[in-house]
Amino acid sequence: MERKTAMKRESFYISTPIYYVNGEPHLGHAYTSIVADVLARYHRQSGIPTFFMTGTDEHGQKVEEAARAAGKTPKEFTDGMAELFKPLWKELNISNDHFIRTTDEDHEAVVAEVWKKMTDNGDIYLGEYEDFYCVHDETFWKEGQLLEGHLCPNPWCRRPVEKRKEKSYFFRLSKYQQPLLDYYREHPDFVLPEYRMNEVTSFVNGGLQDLSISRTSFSWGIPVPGDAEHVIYVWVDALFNYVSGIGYKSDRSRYEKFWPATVHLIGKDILRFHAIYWPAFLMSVGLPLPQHVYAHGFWNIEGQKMSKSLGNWINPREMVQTFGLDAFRYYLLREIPLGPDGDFMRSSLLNRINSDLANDLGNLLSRSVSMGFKFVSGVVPQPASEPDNQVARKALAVYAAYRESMDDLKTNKALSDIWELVSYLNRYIDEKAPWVMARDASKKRELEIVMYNLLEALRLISVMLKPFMPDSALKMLQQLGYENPDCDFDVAGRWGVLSEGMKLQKGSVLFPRIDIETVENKESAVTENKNETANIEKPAAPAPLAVSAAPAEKTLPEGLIEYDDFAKVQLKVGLVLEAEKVEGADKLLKLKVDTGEERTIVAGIALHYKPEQIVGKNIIVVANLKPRKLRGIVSNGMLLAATQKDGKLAIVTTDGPIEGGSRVG
RNA sequence: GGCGGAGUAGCUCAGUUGGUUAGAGCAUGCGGCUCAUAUCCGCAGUGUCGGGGGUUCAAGUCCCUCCUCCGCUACCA
Repeated sequence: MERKTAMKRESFYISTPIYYVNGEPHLGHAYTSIVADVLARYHRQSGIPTFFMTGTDEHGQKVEEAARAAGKTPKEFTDGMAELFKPLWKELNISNDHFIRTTDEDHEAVVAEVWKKMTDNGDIYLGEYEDFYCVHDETFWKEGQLLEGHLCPNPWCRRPVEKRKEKSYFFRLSKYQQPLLDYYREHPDFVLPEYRMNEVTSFVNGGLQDLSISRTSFSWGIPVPGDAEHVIYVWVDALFNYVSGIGYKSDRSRYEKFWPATVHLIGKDILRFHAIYWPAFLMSVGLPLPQHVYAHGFWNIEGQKMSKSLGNWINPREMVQTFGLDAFRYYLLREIPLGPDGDFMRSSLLNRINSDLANDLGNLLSRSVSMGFKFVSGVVPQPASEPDNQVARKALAVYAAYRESMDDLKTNKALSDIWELVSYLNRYIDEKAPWVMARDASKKRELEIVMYNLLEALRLISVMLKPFMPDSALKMLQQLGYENPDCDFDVAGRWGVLSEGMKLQKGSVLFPRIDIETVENKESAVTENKNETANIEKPAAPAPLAVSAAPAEKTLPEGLIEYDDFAKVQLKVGLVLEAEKVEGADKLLKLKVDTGEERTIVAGIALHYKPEQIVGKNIIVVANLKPRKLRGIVSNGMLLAATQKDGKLAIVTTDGPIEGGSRVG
């Protein structure tokens, strides 16, 4: 973000996405909320009116189904789920000013109202959405996806489907293609980081189609005004939380103060909704657009994607119990910049805690306070008469860098700025060797000044750390003798705030060093607790323990796979019965193939084979590949072909005739 | 296939508009201090800055090409 932008901020409104309540909160949710919290706390400390909102997204078919499965009404179900998120945010010290639920009455009223506005502006029209329903699979398919004879394209089903023409309301998204592109050009920092802006622009450049924004297949949602058959598409519903939640209808003065939002913090997976649909909706309703949409990355776990099936789920609550809240918050913000993906590694977490927090910062505080008691009677000594000294200059330079980093939302840079001062102070102590001065009465005054510099610099560090580690920062300030500290930057962002005579306090170790044994003991304690605390509400799969210390037992040389992996691929011989060019596509042939059963395959070989050249040939088909729609036609499998360096292509076939459907492998 | 990004010390990365012996943190080795959470400080390194070619007095930094990885996207499957 440009420095200029940052300087202009008169208010700061930051949002997280509202989290969909079909699952338990995990590391990803916690990360977004913690980042938003840090930024919100920072801006409050800067004296800027701040509003920080998070909440839950509670409508939609999945919730309706999950509720039914749990034997509850949707409302009962979502009430329970919302109560799962709120206490976690408390535990993580999330300082949101409001928690919105899309089932809130005034939210629903806002959505109905904006729907009407979009209708009045001619941006919503009733159209038809032709669907084919497979009763067995309970799935809707589009015409182009079906197999010949209107059969379900699921290879394990292939039953006849029913035609279901559904009426649906559409939003004229196509109309906003150019306005969006214009807006992006005028506001190149609308989407952050920059490379995400490029992605969005190129997507919109590729053309936008009108968006189906109502459903009749389920009822758990906000009804379309004037047409109770339909409920409003969840994303229309969900996105407007950002204005309803600050009082678009219920609290106009708050709304006026904070809208447009400063930044919507989101995960990269929902960028399209926030960077394309959302601004188009707002343009249609005639509301100003948010200043920034910031898409952050995902956390991998020990190099692998986080997934339930891998069992590497990270439960934030367990992290907090094992390592402490502030250490956890610190790690998430320090380890990676806000934007790219990160890797959550146990070893790097322990490393950060032991090196940065325990050895560098914790020990610095500890040795400083201890010297305070030994050498200057446990009170803040008199500062130097001339405040211009190297420590003050260094501290203020770091402070300035920190402010700039934070204003630019570079949280990890801000933390490394702070640590520059931390290690500077450790060096300062070594150079000055206060324990030597203490033996020499003539050095008394010099010793006092060194001690003052140390304590005051530590105070400034605490103030800078407060958005990241609110509890630890306060503990630090307490030990430094600063009772009832004022941390607002206009008061605290200066040199010389600690005053002579303030009484230091001995405190407990701020960040204990962690050794592996301790961690393992704690972890087993957490596991035992879990039986008591878990399953308050929902049928969640038992969450696996923290991060597994032991990676896979055996690792294969790079690039090799197990036989089992290969065996998943089902190869069959296919006899090509018919072939024709796909209309409107240069490279695609549509093949009808006998692989024991008849199936349609779309292959990108039209530049190399004419339809008649391939009919009657045996091909090798990957038979259990997930069906995929190409140019409106569902392809059930893929044929094998070899490509030469220069692009020449030849299909793989059998040596002599063999029955279609024969297994290959 | 198209567009974009990345490939720098064992690991994670920083390197602004091309300009002195290429940096930080962690890990490793040696030395020092004792106020401190066996913590801290100092020193030592190792790098053909992905490969090749080019522009320039001068390139990690610009241009071309190739390789590998990642993101988005598509008439890849």
